[in-house]
Amino acid sequence: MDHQEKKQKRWSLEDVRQYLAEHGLRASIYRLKIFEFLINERTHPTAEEIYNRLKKEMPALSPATVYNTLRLFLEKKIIQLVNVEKNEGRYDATLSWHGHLKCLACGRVFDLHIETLKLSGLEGFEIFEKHLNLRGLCPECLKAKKYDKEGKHG
Amino acid sequence: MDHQEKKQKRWSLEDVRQYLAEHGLRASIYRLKIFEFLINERTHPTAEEIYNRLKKEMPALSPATVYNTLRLFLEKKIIQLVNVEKNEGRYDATLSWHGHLKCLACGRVFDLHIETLKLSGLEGFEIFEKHLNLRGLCPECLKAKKYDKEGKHG
DNA sequence: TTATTAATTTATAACGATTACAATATAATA
DNA sequence: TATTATATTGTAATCGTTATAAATTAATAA
Repeated sequence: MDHQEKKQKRWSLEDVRQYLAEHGLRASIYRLKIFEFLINERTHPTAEEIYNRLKKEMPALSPATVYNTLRLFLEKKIIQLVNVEKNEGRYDATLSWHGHLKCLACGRVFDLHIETLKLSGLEGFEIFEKHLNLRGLCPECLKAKKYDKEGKHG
Repeated sequence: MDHQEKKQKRWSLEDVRQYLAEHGLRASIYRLKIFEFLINERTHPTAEEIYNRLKKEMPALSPATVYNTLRLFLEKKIIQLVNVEKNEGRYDATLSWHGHLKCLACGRVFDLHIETLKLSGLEGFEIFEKHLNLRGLCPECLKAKKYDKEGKHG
């Protein structure tokens, strides 16, 4: 089984409620739903994608709330920013060490298992975050020849 | 000697002119100077930093030219985008495989030597670009205690 | 050299993602 | 229930960047 397809336990809203509480956050319905979407769907959505998805079931939701909530989650360090495309913030609630690969044809962002990473020359530095971002084509799009490599640079 | 201090050959303007020509680019003075700045100074500057630096010797330079030229260099794949901070494009004319570390106190971006990187689960994917971005503190700022770790998230 | 054409640069407007702000609504506490 | 704090909203503002059209400069042809 490919790691991308690996099943992870699905979080219930109650799980999310507890997790937010543990991090000192009150669990409003928007916070619950936004975090639940991130942790269960794992599609690394943009703020806009989260907004479009959640307003279907909660029409009163405002884009500002999505942005505010994501910023709050980042500050509390319960989600991470995925910076694999310029001017396109994506968000990931899985904090374990892994990389990201964006398919330049379909736009999807895949999780990536990192076997080993060895750096040198970092004596005296302190590291808070490590991000490994790849860009290329997923097998589907590669087969469908959906992309012209000589096209625009992201 | 630390890798950050390693000396690289300095490019003359004539070197740059030839390099641009090899990549099908006419060598205007702005293109020469922008590329020369990137390749010789290796500070991974933003467009604004390039503009501020070069307008000192070339007062007619416009920000639009800097943006246009950087975009052109990216399209021709003679520079790479360094995406270590959201909403802050930085540029690097060194294309050999290396990582970047941004010091969150002084804002400088350091080059990083990568000994090994082993990934798995990429069967069927095609990879165009790999980016390794770290965030933390450089030795100088660490010693000077210039940063409050509980501060804002980038 | 001059005329013509193409490429580059400029100033400015427009853009898209995000943040700031002030007003309103909701929730917690007294 | 009254009071206070927190969360959410709609909208304006901001920031980095891109688009556009005019002006400048360079290359080529006459």
